Amino acid sequence: MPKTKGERTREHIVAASAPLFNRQGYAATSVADLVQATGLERGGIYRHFQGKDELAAAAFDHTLALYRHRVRSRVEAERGAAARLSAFGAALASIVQDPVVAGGCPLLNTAVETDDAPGDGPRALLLRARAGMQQMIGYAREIIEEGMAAGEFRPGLDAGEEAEMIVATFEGALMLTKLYDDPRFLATAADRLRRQAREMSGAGS
Amino acid sequence: MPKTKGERTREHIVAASAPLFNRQGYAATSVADLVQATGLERGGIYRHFQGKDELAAAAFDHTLALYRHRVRSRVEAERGAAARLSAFGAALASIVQDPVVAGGCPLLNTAVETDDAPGDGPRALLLRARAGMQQMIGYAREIIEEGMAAGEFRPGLDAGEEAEMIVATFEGALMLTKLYDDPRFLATAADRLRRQAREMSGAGS
Amino acid sequence: MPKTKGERTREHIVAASAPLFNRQGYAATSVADLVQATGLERGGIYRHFQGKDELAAAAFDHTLALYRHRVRSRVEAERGAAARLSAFGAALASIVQDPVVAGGCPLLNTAVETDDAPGDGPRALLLRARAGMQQMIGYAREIIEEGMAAGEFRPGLDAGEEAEMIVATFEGALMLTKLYDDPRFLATAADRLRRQAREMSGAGS
Amino acid sequence: MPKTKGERTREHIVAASAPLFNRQGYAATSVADLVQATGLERGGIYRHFQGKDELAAAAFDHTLALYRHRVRSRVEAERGAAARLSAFGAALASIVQDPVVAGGCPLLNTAVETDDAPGDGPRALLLRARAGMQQMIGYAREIIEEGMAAGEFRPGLDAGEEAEMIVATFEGALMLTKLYDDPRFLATAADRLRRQAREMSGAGS
DNA sequence: ACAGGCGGGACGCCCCGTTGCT
DNA sequence: AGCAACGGGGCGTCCCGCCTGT
Repeated sequence: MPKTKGERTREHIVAASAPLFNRQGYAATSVADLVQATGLERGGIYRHFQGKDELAAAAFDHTLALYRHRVRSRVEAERGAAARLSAFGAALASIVQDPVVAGGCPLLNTAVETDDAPGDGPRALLLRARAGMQQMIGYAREIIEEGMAAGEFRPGLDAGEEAEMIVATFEGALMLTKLYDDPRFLATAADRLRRQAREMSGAGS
Repeated sequence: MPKTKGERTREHIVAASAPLFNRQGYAATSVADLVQATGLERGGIYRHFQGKDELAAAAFDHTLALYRHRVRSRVEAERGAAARLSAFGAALASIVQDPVVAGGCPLLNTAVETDDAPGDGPRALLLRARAGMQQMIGYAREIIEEGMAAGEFRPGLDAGEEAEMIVATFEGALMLTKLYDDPRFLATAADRLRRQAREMSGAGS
Repeated sequence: MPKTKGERTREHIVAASAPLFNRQGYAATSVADLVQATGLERGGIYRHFQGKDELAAAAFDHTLALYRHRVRSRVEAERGAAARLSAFGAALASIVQDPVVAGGCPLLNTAVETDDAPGDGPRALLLRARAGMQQMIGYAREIIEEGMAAGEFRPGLDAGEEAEMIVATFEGALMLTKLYDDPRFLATAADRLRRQAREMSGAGS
Repeated sequence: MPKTKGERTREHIVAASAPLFNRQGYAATSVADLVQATGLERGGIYRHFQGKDELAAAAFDHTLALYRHRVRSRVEAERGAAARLSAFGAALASIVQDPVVAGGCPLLNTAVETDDAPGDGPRALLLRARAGMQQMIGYAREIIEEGMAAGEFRPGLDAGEEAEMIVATFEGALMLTKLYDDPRFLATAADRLRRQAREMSGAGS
């Protein structure tokens, strides 16, 4: 059963909107911008989405899905917890030089924009960002836990806390990288995670 | 020499505006919000500032100065590099529970909002954020370098890189703390910095 | 050879649409109006006409043909140029009180709507209105010329100019009649034409 | 007391809108057209007018006032009823070649568009057109009545009816002129009115 | 011939940042 | 310094004409 025309149009709108929302933020992206980016007119857009809120949520989901796929595919190409954890960091670092969607990490962008914003639209995005971040941290934790279960990582690590701090460091490094337009910060974070993964393995032997 | 009435009004406007800009962001704060927060009328505000851009810049400077003072005063109350570095982290962690200005770290907020925004106002804020971040990282680097010079920290540390990653982790942890409205992340980051400072001292001996 | 079902449906659509277009104008008549008036659905209409333009043209032709038949049949019932010219005026005057198609004279309506309108649809209607008006004026001119040829009207009349001014007066009177919703103006025009026809006959003798 | 900025802007909007409404009609003129014609944005226009209806009414009044001034000034330059009546016709004929506002006679255009249109906006325009037409016919009647009172025109004329038919003929001639883009019809109408005025004077002697 | 989906685009409300007047 | 007026422009609703699947 092929996709209907409407479904394809809807996906086109989402794909074209995602970079705008991710770069400029929810509030700063006007539906006039979306009109230009999609090639459709207002009526064409509003047929597929109830309003900017709904479209922003779909665009966020789209960006996050691509982002997640980037990370998962790189991690799953590796064997061994240390290699996988390194790949996790390398994948996060890659999204500035080789972005899945322009504008960097949607979790960072959305969290900072919506944490103090009023209204239903921002609130819905905040909840999505929470869930997405949960997955991201949880994925890192799983890698560490599997490494511990396999005896590759030394026992006694607080996998959850390690995962949280790894993600925090990468998000902060991404912020610095974008602030200075200098990829050095993300590269350093990735290097350090590689070293840390080695330490988590080797220190026990 | 006493301040003129005009100067005091200007400072009042800045102080009242700063939390709004820091919480809601530059674009999302309307001059109607500022009217309400200051108690003045539009004309009163525009007498002191050419426009929203100029006021936003002044508010950013104000917030950053308070923030810097918070960090410096806590660090300078301590003796010894490890204690000072721990105090640096504790100071950063304190700004959520005991904020200098509502809304968290102005560097994070401003960097994320303005990194992809067009226009002169956002651009001016971005430059200010870069300079402010430079100072923040530089301050951490100085603490580490002084610790190395004093023989308290082991030699061979890359003080600049350490400083960058410390700041990155705290900014990321601040983001998580705001995303989940849970201070745990910042507390963890502060704990780990304390441990790291100890390792930088003792590990060599 | 009987008409096919499709032909009869097409004629039904035209007949039902004609009053709408003639009353409301080309642009102001929506397809939804036509759906309601015909009892058919959108798809049913579009099977018989490529688009609104084509249907509007057919409706114009339909209205004009009925209009022309009204005039011709009344004129041809009379003998003598004066009587025929009077009948011509009376026929024009009759279309408000006893309309062939609701909305008055399609030539007036269409000419005024389309004379400054852009686009292919309006343009096509304008050309049709020109041709229809040509016939109308030409018909009046023929009556006068035949009266002159028969010696009933005095020689030397500029039949073309007379015809043009007669038609102009009736169209203007029709406009006034519709503006004020008062048939007086058309009645006056018809009276005067009757008198004028008498003068054209008798004044020369 | 000088005009305020707002008053001047309002007049600018009206002056720029009037030709659009007069040429294209009320319904066919979009506020996007008005945005382009005025150089203002939607918000700027809607500050000065409650809606398109109100602006259309103001534009109609503007066009009609210019039109009336054209006729009055030409008539009042003449002495004697015959000369004035001729000038009245010449003024009406002039508005195609030397238009006061593009699009021809607002009374004709408005009457034809609004006579069968639903809604409050068209209705308000219709009422304005009625009042304007009343004035136009009344003005012609006054010229004739003054000619009779002065003994210049033969007594016994039905001034009201003469005025109505004169105006009807000119409106019809204007329609033909625009339909064929040929000024001949209006020129003929003006010629004939000149001759008629002479007959009304001389016939009695 | 139907039914409804599709994309176009006009409209007007509302609030924004700014600029005169007092 | 107060206050209203100004022009900019975002947003969402509505309905339009058309097309597609059956």
